[in-house]
Formats: sequence, structure tokens, C-alpha cells
Amino acid sequence: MSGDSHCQEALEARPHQEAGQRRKTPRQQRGQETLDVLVSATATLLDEVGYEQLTTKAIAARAGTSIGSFYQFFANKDAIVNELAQRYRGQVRTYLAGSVTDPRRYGISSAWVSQVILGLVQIYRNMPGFRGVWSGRHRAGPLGEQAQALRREVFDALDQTLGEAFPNVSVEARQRCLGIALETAYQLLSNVDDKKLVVEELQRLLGPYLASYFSASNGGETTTPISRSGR
Amino acid sequence: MSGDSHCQEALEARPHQEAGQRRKTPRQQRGQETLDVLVSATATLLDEVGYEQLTTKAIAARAGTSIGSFYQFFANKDAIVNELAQRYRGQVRTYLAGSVTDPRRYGISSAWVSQVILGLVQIYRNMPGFRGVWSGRHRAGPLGEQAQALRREVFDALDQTLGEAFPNVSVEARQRCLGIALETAYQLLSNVDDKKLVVEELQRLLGPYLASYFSASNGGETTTPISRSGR
DNA sequence: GTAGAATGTGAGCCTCGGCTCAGGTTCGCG
DNA sequence: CGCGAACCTGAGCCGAGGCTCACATTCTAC
Repeated sequence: MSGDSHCQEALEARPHQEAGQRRKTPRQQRGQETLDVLVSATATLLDEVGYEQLTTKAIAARAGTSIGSFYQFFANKDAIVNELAQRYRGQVRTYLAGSVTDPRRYGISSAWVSQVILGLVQIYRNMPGFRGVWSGRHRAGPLGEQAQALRREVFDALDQTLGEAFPNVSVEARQRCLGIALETAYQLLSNVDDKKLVVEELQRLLGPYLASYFSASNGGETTTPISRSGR
Repeated sequence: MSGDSHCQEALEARPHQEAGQRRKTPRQQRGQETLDVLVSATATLLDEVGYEQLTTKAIAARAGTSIGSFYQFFANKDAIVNELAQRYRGQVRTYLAGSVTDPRRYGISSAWVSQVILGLVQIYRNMPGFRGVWSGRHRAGPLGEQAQALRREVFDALDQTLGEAFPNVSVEARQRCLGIALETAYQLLSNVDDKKLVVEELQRLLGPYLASYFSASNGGETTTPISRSGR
């Protein structure tokens, strides 16, 4: 706590550390390498033991370096988790920006569902540690915030896409439907191992559901209005 | 541990302690009362701070007693959590045995969905701490096991009910469908505050989905077979 | 009333995890 | 070469949480 003691000289940019911030930016290749290996170690450990069992000592050991080096680059444990999560968010953002296409191009909405889901499954599979953040099992702490930010981004992107495609569906209905659909997708992706099964069942489950809100030809409200949303 | 030191005389039943077991059974009313208040305190604290932040000291303090008393009745932290979870399981089991009715009585499956869900929402609302176990956010530790057991029980009960109502639907399809439906319901119940909304949207989402597996009149396989399930 | 069981209490032990620090090694560059 | 910056290291401080234990109090049964 408040122990900046000896490194008071201008770090370079950020003046005062907030929780979960980086500490130094590496200037040499050595530094960048240890930083990277630390982040990678964190990712694999996240998969192996989960966030609550994640310790800084274990990270350093797995990375083949020392705790001292860890704290050279990260102000605290949260910082490295944030760093990791940032990378995930970058991946997801890129994917969303590039690969989410107009749902009207697909005759049946279940095809659009699988198209969107499959991209996320890719990221899911290829990035160690991602499932830990993505699953949204953590509400508090850095993982909680990052997961929320991640979901917010996905939500906003899809919301916009749907809004453009179906301007006649009310914002309220659109977001309600999307929120429910995303929660469902998150849960199944996180908790069912067989991803092929998940994609197929998600189509069967969400296809008709989405279709009941967004009919292919137009965009009219389909059912009774409903009370407040808790999303 | 092996620290039974002074209470070697026959406790009464269980010979050697396993992890998460009770320690002594209270013989006087005093004892039973402090035990109960400890369990209640645990339940409310579970809601307030969650399992990871739950400490034995906090439990004792909230219960208005001392850590010493805590360890008089519970061998360790897990024991009291198990105790709590057992009570939840009892509630759920009672509900399942008494209130889950034949889906064929309902014309549209969405009505059956809401019927089943509403009962669970009741329990959800009336038992402090229940959401923590039910949410299934914990995979490891006592909560993880209890959550799994709880879900297993719900699954089995509904599986049997559906099996009796629709004998023509293959076991594989039935269980696949039920597994997906339950995961969906769990997620939405855990993560959306507005329970009324949840129930309505679950009807709209799961009604058609279940109907696609279990048609009201008969019970034939409806779609393509699918690979292995990860449920 | 009194023995002995049941129960209550909290200081404190022990372990473990986050994080520091003082001292070393390596690197970039004149 | 030499000097300062960047980087590395790990013993150890600190606080927190699980749990124990020796002793105090209350209850039950005779």
C-alpha cells in the first residue's frame, strides 16, 4: 500500500497507479519477452486452476522467472489479468468488426446464429484462459469487470447490426431478445464441452426465438410488451 | 490433522471425519440453536459476499458467537456449506416430488415450462444463499459438488417425467434437449434480476424448443441425430 | 448440591499469498 | 572500457484466514 518508495522518478506516462495498472513498460527485448511469457503463463494457469487459485508465485514459476520480475512489470495481480483480458477484448472486437454480417442475408435466422457463434467458438478454442473470462463466472474483481466489458461489446455490436437490419422492431424488444439470446449462448458455450452439439442446439433454440422477434421480411413488434428488463 | 486429542470417546455415529463433515451433534437445545444460527448466518453471508469471501470468523461474528463454537459443530468451513446445501437439496427434492406434473396436461409446452420454472423461482426467492449454490458458478470445492448434485436431481426428475409422458422420443434426444433447456434456465434465473421477464422469455424460448422434441400428440424423433453430448 | 457432560470463548498458532527491497547481472552506448 | 539504465532475483515482511486449545460457563441427572 502506498509503497512507491524508490521509483518516484517519472515512469514515462501514467502518473499515479490505479489498481490493476501496469508498472513499467519494457525498454529492451529481454523485458518484453519476460512480460509476454508472464502473460502466457497466466493464461494457461487460468485454464488449469482458475482465477481463485491463481497466485503470483505460481505465475512467476510457470513463466520460469521470479516474483521480482513479475512486479517489475505489473503493479499487482489484477494488472496482469487485466492485460490478458485486454488482449481477449481486442480479439473479439476485431472479430465483431469484420465478420458479423447482415442477418437479412440469411434466409432463416438459425443460419445467422450459427454464423455468429462459430466465430466466437474459434476464439474460445484458440485462446488459452479465455474461457475463464468469457464464462462470466466472476462478478466481482477484475475478471468480473472485464467479462462485463466484453459482453457489453458483443451486445452493442450485435445490437447495432440487428437495429440496422430490422429498424421496425422496437429498441426495447430488440435488446430484450438479444440479451436473453446472448445469456443463453454464453451459458451453453461455457458449460457444454461438445461445441458442435452446442452450435446445433443453439440454432434450434435461438433460431425460432430470434425469428419470433425479427421476421425475415419486415420488422414489427411481435408480442405483448413486457415489464422492465434486468439485463 | 488427526487432532481428535481429547474427544476420542464414541461420538455417537460417524467414526472418522472426512472432509466437510459435521463434528458433534448437539445434545442440548442451546447447541442446536447456535448450530442453526451459524447455518443461517452462513446463508445470508453467502448472498452478501459470496463463497470466496466467506470466512469462518465472519460467520461466527454474524451469528453472534465465537469461532470456538463454530468448530464445536463443524469440522471445517466446507462442513457448514455442505450442511446448507443439503437443506437446499431437500427443498428442491420435495418440490420436484410434489409439484412437477405431466407435461401432456398442458396443451402448449410453454405452459409446462412456466409451471416448472415458477416453482423453482419460489425456492430461489425464499432461501437466502440458495442462488450461490444454484448458480453453479463454482466448479470445484464443496459448492461445486453440491451444485452438481442439485442439478443432477432436477435433471433426473424431469427426465423421468418426460420419459413417461413421451415414451416414443429416444432417450438420447430427450436428455440432450432437457440438458440444454436446463442450462438455459439456470443461466437466465441466475443472471437476470427481473424474474417475471425471465419466466416469460423462457416460455417463448423453451416452449418451441421443447415442442420440437416433444410434440403434444405423440413422441417421435424430430431431427437429425447428433454426435456425443458433453452434458 | 455436585459431578461430569455439553457448550462457550478468544488468544494465538500456522500457513499461504501478495508484495517489497537490497543487492546483483546484463545491456546500450559513448 | 565504463557507466548508468534496464532488468533479474529471492529472502522475507505483512496481513488474513483456517483452525486449536486450555480454560470458563451452563446444563443435566442423580
